[in-house]
Amino acid sequence: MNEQEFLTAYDPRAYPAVAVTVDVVALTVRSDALHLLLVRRGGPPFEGHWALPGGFVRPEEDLATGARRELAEETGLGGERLRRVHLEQLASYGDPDRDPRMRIVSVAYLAFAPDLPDPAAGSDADDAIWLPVTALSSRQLAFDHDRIIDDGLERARSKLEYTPLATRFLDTEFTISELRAVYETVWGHPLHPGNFHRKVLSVPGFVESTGASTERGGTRGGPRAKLYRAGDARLLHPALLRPAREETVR
Amino acid sequence: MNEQEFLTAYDPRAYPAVAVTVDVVALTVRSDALHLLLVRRGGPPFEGHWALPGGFVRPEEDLATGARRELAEETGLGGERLRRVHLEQLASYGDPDRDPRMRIVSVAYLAFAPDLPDPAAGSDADDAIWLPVTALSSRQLAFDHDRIIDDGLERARSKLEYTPLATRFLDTEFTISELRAVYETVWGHPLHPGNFHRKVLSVPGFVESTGASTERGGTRGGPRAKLYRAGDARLLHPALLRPAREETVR
DNA sequence: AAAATAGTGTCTTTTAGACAGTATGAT
DNA sequence: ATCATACTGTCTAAAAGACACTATTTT
Repeated sequence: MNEQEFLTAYDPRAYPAVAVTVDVVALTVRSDALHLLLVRRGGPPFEGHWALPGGFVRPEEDLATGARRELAEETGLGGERLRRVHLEQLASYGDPDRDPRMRIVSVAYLAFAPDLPDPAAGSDADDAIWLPVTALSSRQLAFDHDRIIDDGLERARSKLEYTPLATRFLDTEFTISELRAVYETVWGHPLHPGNFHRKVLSVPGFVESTGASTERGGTRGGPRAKLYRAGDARLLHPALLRPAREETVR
Repeated sequence: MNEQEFLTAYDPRAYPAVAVTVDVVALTVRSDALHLLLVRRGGPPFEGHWALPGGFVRPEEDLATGARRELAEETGLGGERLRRVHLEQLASYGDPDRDPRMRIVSVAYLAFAPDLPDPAAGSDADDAIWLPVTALSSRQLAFDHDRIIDDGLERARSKLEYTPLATRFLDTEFTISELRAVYETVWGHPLHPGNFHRKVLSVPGFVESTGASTERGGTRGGPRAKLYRAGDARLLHPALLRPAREETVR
């Protein structure tokens, strides 16, 4: 039997079943720290461990719909609030032994959300939390979710460079300082306020003025800031690049 | 039954089976045109149509291994030649009706290969070809493969900007002109030879000199060119950016 | 000889980044 | 009054891009 005959004879139903799940790396910025949505597993395997929100894809829904549904279920979000969440496919994970029960291929999605109500405020308290990503290292996560999260965080950092998606972490109207806080939080280092300000305004379509200003200055003083909303650009030209760190290059 | 109970009760084996396949968008540059590997389908659905090489993931292999296996099967490649092919995950496609037979989620991979022998040179002639991507518009491809190819081409164009992967389209030793030809072919427009030359040499770790030169000048004259091999950089800093086209930005 | 190509020099424009400075408003 | 903040001005360095030019090799 050569390769060709093998392929022709290959019947997937003759093999042990494969299941497809979606998992969501949902990020938000609250009180100047990047937070990640995690749920506590209610049954084996990894019972009691924290895991990404996710679950089996239903027969009639496409992958992105499944991811948005899982996100809605765990956050209690719906309607316009849910629609404003940015959702993009991250990657798929399918190592044969990543789930001890059976072969499961997971399609991971990445979500950017403005600061949301605590999941605990909903019906089932304590089974879903927004955890600061700095607290992740001390947690034992289920499956290969630590790797998925790493990939998601790196994608998020990179997306802020060449897309205007940082605005998706904010309300529809925001100040340049709030936008800078998103960059500083996701990238994990401070930026020069003056240069950032000028740079954002100089990129065509990144933000547009609402004409309004904040009601009050900052909590520690300062003039009222002008308000902006997201512009119509889908890519930033020129991009806002992170300074190159030697380790990431080689 | 609330959402939580539904999830707990949800058993994937109670639903119609889902199958997982890998499909490969394999690109190569031959005679200054970007080519794509396609195979002719030998059975329904889409019998006789061209499609991406791919197939069901086997139980014991991970996704990347499956993709490399499919590539090897269709190109007849193996050993060192196969190992030099760059392979990365592209995206997954899982619309419920993308395959008329059953629910199939396909994990697509993107491959960059140096100019390879024609698949027809192998055992089964005429069932696999390298097709110039300019000829794609006139073909009716199977499934949603046209969309996968679009995504793959855009990913390839973008990868040349900030990674040194253009070298993967060439042999281990190459000239700056050959490297420029890869960029021009993938991006689809000419570059300034002098500026490109200086730019490539100025990016740390992009290429390193072999000390040698070509045996002869170009076919239409000119001095012998120095030979280079890929350097140790995994990212280009600063990047080689395509000029921003207004359409892609908004 | 003519033409094409490899590689370098130089100048201009754009962008990034450092730093200073002014005006505003909270405490 | 003090201090943090919102912005703007200015200068320097890095990078991108246009253009010119020399040397080398093929036909």
